Amino acid sequence: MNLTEIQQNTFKITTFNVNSIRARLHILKPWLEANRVDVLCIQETKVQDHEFPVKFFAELGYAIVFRGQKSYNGVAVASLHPIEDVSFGFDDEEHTGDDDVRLLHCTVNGIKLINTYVPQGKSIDDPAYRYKLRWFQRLKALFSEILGQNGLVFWCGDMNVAPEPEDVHSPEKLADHVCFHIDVRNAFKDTVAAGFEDILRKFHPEPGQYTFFDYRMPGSVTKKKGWRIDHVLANKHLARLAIGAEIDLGPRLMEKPSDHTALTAFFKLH
DNA sequence: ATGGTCGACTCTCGA
Repeated sequence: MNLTEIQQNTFKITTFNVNSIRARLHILKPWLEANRVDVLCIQETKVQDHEFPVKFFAELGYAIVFRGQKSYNGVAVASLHPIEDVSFGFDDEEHTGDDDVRLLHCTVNGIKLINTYVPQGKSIDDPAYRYKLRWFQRLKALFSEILGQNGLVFWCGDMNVAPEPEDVHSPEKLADHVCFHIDVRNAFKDTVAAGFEDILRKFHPEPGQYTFFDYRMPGSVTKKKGWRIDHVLANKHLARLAIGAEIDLGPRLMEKPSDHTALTAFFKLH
């Protein structure tokens, strides 16, 4: 199937960690005009709600929901279709305000969408890493409720986990990194096993499918020193309708780039 | 070799 065929009559959902939404409008504008994806899931908006660029999305024809805070974290979903049943964070006993700016749950066109910015974890001996591992268990509990139903479920975002050795540029060197350590890989995979399929891997089994290139590594993109830490996943009912997935390096190559790329899943809904 | 560069916001943190 060629790209033109894929782009016609398909439902497109993209995940993109912007690393400050206000600093990326020069990227989002041409990208949304060119791609017109149905849903854009955004992480690291780094903006308080009263300062969120609502008008920017309205002018592009997108509905928008969001929750953020100053400097850190923040999630948003933009959509060409109405966004329904919006909620933030976990509804569990461990609930904190931090969850609310990391997890956005909503429904678009009958598809349940979960957009997550998973805690990074700092270092494997830091309490933040334990918190990260716990976060995946809490997600699993959330999914056990949702996935018991018969509908379409999509989970995407910056998971801060490269699940397999082929998902990082230097697996031996990165064994103790919080985004590749064996415990976090297992925690992520355990949550995925609750009932999700990795849509990028379904169509791209080859190595080197990186979604993130560190600013601090000079020439990381051209040297292919990346990580696959952003993911698009679907439950079995929705995965059956998937027809492709693509990483767009464009946003990583533009002036004042984000350190993440835009990752899109394509579906033929009917 | 244990760096490097961003963004927000304060002189530092988080990634």
